[in-house]
Amino acid sequence: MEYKFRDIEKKWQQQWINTNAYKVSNVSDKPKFYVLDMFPYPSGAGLHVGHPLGYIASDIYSRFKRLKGFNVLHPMGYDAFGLPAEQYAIEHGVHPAVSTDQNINNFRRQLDNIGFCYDWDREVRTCDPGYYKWTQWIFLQLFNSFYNRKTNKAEKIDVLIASFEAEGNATHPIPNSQFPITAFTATEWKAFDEKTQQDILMQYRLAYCGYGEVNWCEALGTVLANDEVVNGVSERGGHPVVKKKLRQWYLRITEYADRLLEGLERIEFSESMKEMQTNWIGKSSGAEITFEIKRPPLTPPEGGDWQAAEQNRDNPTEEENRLWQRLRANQTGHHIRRQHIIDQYIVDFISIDKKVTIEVDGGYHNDAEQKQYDEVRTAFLKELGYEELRFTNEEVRNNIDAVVEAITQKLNSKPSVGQVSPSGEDLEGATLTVYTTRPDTIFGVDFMVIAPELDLVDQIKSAEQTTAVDEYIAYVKSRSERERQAEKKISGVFTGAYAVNPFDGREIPIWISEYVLAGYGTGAIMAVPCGDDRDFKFAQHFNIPITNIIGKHFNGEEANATKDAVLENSGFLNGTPMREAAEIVINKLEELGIGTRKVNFRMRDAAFSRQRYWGEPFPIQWKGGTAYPLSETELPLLLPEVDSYSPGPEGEGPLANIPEWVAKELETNTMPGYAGSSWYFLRYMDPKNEHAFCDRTVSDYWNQVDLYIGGTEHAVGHLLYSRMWTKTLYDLGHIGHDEPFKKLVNQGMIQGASRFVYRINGTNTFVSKDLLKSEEEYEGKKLDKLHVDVNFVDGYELDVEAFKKWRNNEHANAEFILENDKYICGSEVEKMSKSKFNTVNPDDLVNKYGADTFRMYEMFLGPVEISKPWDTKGIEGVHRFLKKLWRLFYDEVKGQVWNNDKATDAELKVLHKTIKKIEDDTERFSFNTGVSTFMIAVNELSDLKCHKKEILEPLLVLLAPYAPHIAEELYRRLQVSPSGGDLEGAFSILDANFPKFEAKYVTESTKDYPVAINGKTRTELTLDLSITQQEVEAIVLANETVQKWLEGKQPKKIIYVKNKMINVVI
RNA sequence: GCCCGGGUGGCGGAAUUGGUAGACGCAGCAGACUCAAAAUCUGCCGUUCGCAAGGAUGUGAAGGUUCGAGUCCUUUCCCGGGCACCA
Repeated sequence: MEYKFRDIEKKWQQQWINTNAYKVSNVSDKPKFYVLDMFPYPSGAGLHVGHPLGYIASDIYSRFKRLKGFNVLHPMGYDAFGLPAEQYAIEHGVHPAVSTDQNINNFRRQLDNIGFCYDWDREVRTCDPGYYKWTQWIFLQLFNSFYNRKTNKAEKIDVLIASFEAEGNATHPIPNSQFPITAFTATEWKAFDEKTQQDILMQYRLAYCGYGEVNWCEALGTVLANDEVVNGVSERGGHPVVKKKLRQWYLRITEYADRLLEGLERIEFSESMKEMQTNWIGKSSGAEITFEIKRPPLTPPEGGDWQAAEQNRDNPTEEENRLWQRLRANQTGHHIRRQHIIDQYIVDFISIDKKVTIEVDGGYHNDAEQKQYDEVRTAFLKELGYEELRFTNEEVRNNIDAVVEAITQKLNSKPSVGQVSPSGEDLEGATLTVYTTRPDTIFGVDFMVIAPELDLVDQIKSAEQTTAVDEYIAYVKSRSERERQAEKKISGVFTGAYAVNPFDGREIPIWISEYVLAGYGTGAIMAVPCGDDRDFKFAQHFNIPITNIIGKHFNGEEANATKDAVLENSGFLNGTPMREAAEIVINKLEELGIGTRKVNFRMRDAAFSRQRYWGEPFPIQWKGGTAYPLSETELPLLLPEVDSYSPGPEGEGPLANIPEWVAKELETNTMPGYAGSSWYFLRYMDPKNEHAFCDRTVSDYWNQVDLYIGGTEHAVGHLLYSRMWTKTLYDLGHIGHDEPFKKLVNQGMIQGASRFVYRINGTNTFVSKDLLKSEEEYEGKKLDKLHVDVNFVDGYELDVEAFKKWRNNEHANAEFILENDKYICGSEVEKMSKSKFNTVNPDDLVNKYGADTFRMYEMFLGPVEISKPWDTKGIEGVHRFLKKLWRLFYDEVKGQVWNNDKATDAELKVLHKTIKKIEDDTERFSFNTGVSTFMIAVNELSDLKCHKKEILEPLLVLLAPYAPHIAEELYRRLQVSPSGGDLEGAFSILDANFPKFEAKYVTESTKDYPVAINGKTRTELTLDLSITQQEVEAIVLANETVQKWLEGKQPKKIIYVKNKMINVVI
């Protein structure tokens, strides 16, 4: 009777469905255990052998816990919204819902092959309205909440409004210090119009709207991710990419920064994972310091009475003021500032982002001299790319609405040219604010570096440096943030302006360089070259003199970031240890009102919208530029059908092309991929609930995910967002725990083992690998190295006939130069991907060897958390093991060989050794050594010719989590045979009890000790475990081998470590 | 560039707490069974010197700590993941 895995696996999979074997109840006396796999995106390429790695690990663990008496929740579902489906729709015209559905079906079919114990009644799909209704609902919770810094948790926005009505915002200052309105009283709050009130509330909401830059590719008509932009052009097609500012939703995750850090102490993530999250959050403390800027002198234009013109402009008119009140604070949806210097001119108003200037002409513009001046000026500005709008005082006085409307329309119609930092009104008497973690080094500041995209640059650049600065900015605009950070080449330009050190009045040159990013801190740093490596290299490169404030700690060769120095060249700080100086400086700064103590986070608020179709619509309606939430009863807001997946007229999402949608003033952005995946683990608990995202009693029962398995690629994305959502839901009282995942196990990637063939360039002749001296040429002729499908390479040997037929007989006429009648391929380890022809489909392997073999082999490959290349060859060994196991029960010739004989001590020792090791290994996720242990056990039992039920039955229970089908078959056979009976009626192994380890069967009284001389093992001695040091010494010294090495000398020392080893030191 | 991993035979890996490096499996070699093949079974299998006994050497590289280092420390090289619109 042979091992017919196909029949066995099919039979039990069906039987398990029939008996609802994997159904999980929310009510149980057993302790609960929640095992979760990271939410898969159902890609069109289907599963390759890398995908199920984590699923098999979690499946084994779930089954193990069930055997241990737990009520185990182990669900699966699909993160079904996402870009690939939309991209596929654009390319093939198939609706994303349709292709996603197909992909899911295929995904499911492939998963079912492998025999997982998922409770499929709990499946969820993020694109299902029954699911995204609750994603929208949670979004509304975020929108209708603010972070109360006093109670340190999220609270209803109503609480904030009540507080405003009672006492203004004294208790809850606006989080955004750049917002035009800073403080208001209760009376003022009540006097604000609705729009102003809503604008203010938006500054507090946990989900809020703002403006952010995106990579805009006009040719592709889409926004691109950073990694889709290479060298300033799109990866697909190489089209130019520009920065575009669009309205975006954000989540105020920064408010949770401290709690996200604190929570790490209460969860079992690997240290490296915690470190990554900690670094991402990037908490630092230091000071924000404001430096005055010494302005570059204005130089007069050619001809004209520029002085008079300047003077006129220095005193804003009544009309200018009135217009300003309508333009300030983004009321037009655009950031506008007034009295802005461009080169040697000052314009009344400007949108730097759109390169539009606005002039309000008073009477004095009628005199001839002024006219000439204006013409020169207009021409000059035009040259720089500015478009000028002019209005008369009368227009502003009599019909200001029309003026504002005209300005808004003009601004809407123009493309965005770059980032504008929302840095308040105008910057007259300009200052530069930097954030530093080392205020103690204030006297060592030799230059400043500011992000090139800051508006301030335009304002402070000198006439001489204008060209260089503008050229550099143009260069930086073409660079992605990633490229800027990764650039090794030092680059930058002096702005021509100087900041003034407040303590010694030293003038510090201000530079711009791409390595400073606008989004981090204030977008400006004070550079201390003697103490910071990058600053040092920058100073060296541009020959900026370096001030040494740390004496002998700085050798002039490289920077030294020490905090142990005593300060020199540091004015009033001379002689002060650095560690004390920071405090002194901060106090002094605060005293002078030019700086504040500041805790800074590297983490930014999370961008929460996409200009895409295939995502959750926001339950938001815009009325007169103000966002209003839909009511809960209007959920779900269904994703409508669209004719085209191209973006809206201003780069908005495709929803902007639907007239009815736009007419209802509904939000045209959709939510990003991580919306649905930030809370799915809660929905699995109560997947069909129509009245709540998850019933509170149910979430209280299942509580945290006890074990979460997934890749490190989610370290700082999904794993932070879902932690934040959980905390918000907890704060608002919807769930009872504030950390979603108790324990995280990371799974490594399975890489592809690519195979290559070598074709002589320009011919159809392929040369076998080992005949080549190099991969580039063969007998003086150049070679083409081509990927070949690994599925027709056996190890390294190419199946030549299969290769000829590959891809429609593409190589039908190929000729081969063979070695020993074989074609040997080259190899490389690469990412597993269709384009590299190195994917291996689990379906094929399951078909050939069975699910149990496949499961065990995936585990056998190596530790689950380590990346390793796939090698199909090795699967044979695992398959042989299962066949060998089968032969302990049934023989091909003799039939049943298992019996009810009493087990011997040796057999019991094998069993209990195995129980202990499997229990330990499974518990610590060392599944590869677990598989080895089974192999050793079966080898040993085969050697002992042990066919005893007493030994084999518990062994099957141990094996059941790893190879459930064969274990179930044999386990039930042990129950009904030899008397015969109904296998299906027998008791299932799924609910067996995990065998109990008993130490008495494995205790040893002796140990084979390695005996080392000076640390090198020379011989072995079998000694009683109870032996003493003295006895050991006597026996060791009497040993022949030891005596030989001693050469008559006395040993200095004999080290004896019980149960470990003996070392004789000579 | 920054942050986090990883590097052990021909290959995947083992060595759980600083204590016999290479368990288990693949590939390879030799043999048994067989008309033959498959399947199965037995033996060998890091490198090197040696007939052997036995020795030397060996965990990416270079140093160090220790009676003893794959494991701890310092420096360094290579590979993989992440860096905020892939999921």
